[in-house]
Amino acid sequence: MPELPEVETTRRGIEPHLRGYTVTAVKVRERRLRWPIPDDLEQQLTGQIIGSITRRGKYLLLHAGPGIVLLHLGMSGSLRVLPLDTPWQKHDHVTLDLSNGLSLRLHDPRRFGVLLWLDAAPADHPLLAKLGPEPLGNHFSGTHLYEQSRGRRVAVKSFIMKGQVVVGVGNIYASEALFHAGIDPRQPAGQIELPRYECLAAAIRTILGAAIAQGGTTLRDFVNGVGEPGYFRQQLAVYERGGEPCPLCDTAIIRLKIGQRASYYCPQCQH
DNA sequence: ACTGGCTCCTGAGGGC
DNA sequence: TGCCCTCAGGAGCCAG
Repeated sequence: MPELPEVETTRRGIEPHLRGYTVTAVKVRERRLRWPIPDDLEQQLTGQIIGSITRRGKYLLLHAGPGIVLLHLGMSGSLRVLPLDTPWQKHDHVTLDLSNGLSLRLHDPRRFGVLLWLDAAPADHPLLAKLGPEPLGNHFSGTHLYEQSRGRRVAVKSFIMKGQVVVGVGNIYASEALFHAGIDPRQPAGQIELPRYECLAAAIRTILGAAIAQGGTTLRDFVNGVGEPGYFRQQLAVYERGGEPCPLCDTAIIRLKIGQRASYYCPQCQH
């Protein structure tokens, strides 16, 4: 479900309610996520003070005393700050009770999410070590995309969705960014030249930034840390608009599968 | 080293 | 109403 804007929206929503407070209890109802929640989570985390909450790609890192809670929301996960002792809902899996009378709850129907306890440097963790640059940071550029793509035949849409290339670009924003850059999502990544990658990098930054400013995109069930949806959906130009007119030229938007994922583009505007 | 395909899981929606 | 199919904001893992 969530891509970078939704994860960042969640981070911003929950941090003020967590930072500086102590974890008074850890309650786990379901350990079977993508990988099992570690057996010692309760012991490690209880009594720790939450420090900052940071984000790396689509991962959230809750800094808690000597360790870090590593979270990923998968396709259907969400985090909510709730009053203490709010009844469990279906697919609520974990609750962290806090010293301020609130609790943080993880909800994830499909259970593709991740919750791990890290006690070493997070940059060394296998899930984080090979990630590419942050799209809104200083190390991401058209040059980076150009250099990474030389010799590669994979479709450019699949290419920009790879976390080793650039983090945080998921299925919605990949289609949107390619539309704004005027690039056909099926183009082999290695055949695109530098000026077009400069344009694409700029489009990725613009789209992700605008989506964050709108609190992310809610298609079905995304809510931020305090239960509100995101409002970027109405600004999506092509995603889930197969058959509708292109906002630039009125040509019907095409839907097709690229790398098993639904993709949308305008055959007139994107080449 | 790259590539495409499969996989985990639940729920919603459409066709018959 | 029920059954079967497809599809869904991710991404690790595996052969070839």
